[in-house]
Amino acid sequence: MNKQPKYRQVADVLRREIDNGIYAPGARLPSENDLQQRFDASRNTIRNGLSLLVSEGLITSSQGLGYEVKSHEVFELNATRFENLTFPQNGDAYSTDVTNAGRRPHQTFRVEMLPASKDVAERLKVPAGTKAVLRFCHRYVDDVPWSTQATYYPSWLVEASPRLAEPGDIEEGTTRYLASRGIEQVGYFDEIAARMPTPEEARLLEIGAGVPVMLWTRTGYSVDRPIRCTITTFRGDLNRMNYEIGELSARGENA
Amino acid sequence: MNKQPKYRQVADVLRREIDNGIYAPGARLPSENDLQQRFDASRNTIRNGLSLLVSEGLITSSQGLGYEVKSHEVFELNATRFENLTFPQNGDAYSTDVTNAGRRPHQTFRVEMLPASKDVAERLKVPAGTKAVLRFCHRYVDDVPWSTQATYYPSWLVEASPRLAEPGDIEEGTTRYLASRGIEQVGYFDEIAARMPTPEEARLLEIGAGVPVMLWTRTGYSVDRPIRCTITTFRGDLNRMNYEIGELSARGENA
DNA sequence: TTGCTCAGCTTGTTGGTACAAGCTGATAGG
DNA sequence: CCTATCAGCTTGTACCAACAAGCTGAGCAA
Repeated sequence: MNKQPKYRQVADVLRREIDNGIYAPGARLPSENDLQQRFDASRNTIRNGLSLLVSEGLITSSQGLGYEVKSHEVFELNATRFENLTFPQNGDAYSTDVTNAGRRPHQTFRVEMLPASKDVAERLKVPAGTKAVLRFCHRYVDDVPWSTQATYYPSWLVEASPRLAEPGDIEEGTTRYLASRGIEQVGYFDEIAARMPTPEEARLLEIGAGVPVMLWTRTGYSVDRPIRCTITTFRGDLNRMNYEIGELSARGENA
Repeated sequence: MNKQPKYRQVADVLRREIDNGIYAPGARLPSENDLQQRFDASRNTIRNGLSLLVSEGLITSSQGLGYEVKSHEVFELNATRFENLTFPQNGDAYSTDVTNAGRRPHQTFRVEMLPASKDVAERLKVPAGTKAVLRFCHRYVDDVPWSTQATYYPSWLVEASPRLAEPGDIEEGTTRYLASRGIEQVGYFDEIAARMPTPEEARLLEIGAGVPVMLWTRTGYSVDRPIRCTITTFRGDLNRMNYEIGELSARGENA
């Protein structure tokens, strides 16, 4: 006898019905009250089952509205083209990609100087606590928060390239600006991790329960040392990262 | 007045105490009963707060034992070196990496033939439902489930390379075997996504609540068409993926 | 010493109640 | 006609109670 707790049975039944399309993406689930009668269970038990599905990222709940099946459209982000080594364009790639997808980009921007955290200092190969310039970007697509991007530059680099520390945008892109100052990025090292959002991240990206974030850390190198460290935080449900390696003429292009 | 619900206050206080090291990784939290008295709240309210932290991936709970602060050691997986185009080694890379990290690798393996799912068929550029060979690998590190890897080969390729469909291991590695049959992988396209595990994935990887999975889809290409599609599923809390792009002689190597 | 049982701790499950808070559509009032 | 209010739906928060199930160590028995 495979006796599962009642709240798990509730979750299993509803999950299967969602998978089978009985409740399509965007559709509303029956109310807790209805489900109580259907499954002959208390409201707490039903809520336990539903909260399981919420934490799986399958449904969302909103007070006064009910439970809704999530629909997932993902945004493809090309990490190798995002910042082409031969044609650096930096932040522009985001606006271009989003516009090409028929969506409306929007971003806020700020610059500050602060001591580098341990993680950042390690990657920039400077002592922990050393001052670094942070250029921070909060990005939206169609007014939905999409990602945050924090780029740190070591102080030795800022002395040689003062515009990095100025609050304004850098028209030609930072990578190109640095190249014009004789500092060329010749390679980068990417790290990708996934975890549940901190409350701070959940707030900035307006993430509900059951949605992980992806952390994309890119450390850029000149010929002799690291010159920047960019940490991008995405909503995991709305983004997918792509890398193109080697010869891919056989792939063609999607739409 | 910033009035937060009591269960959130509980979670916030405990989260801060965990961040500050008052409860170190691996340490046990006070019991629900103790916390009831400390916060003057009912057991359900305490449980709500704790379950928030569980779904954030900060702590785990086990019946009879209590709540424990999670410790996170991550395993670095080098995606560019994992399968070097010039020195293909395929599955061996995993065993080598794990052994080098001083851990003990272990894997189970199976081969089957089945109709390709829509996602796989799209990537292999064959009609959906076409037969494909699946080589499936379930990997452990120190007897802890670590990842599952499913590689699909299109049937036209299997006809030219029959050993792909045989259940046994391919000693020299599949990429090298294919090269010996005149089919060379000259490039690949990687897609990385993160989401909460399905119950099936949670079972295979023994994932508790609050831990996302990373999905790594690698499509390999010969000069004129896709030759394979590998879908790897990781525990998000134990793995980090790395890409090395361009010239990185300045990076050196960690330890 | 060794091995077993069990009391007493822990969290897990399920039931109940009550009120707060958010949303929507009907309806009364201008 | 337009607008404001409110009844009646939804989920959110908070409490209580009881028993099930898993783990550990004390202490008894061989």
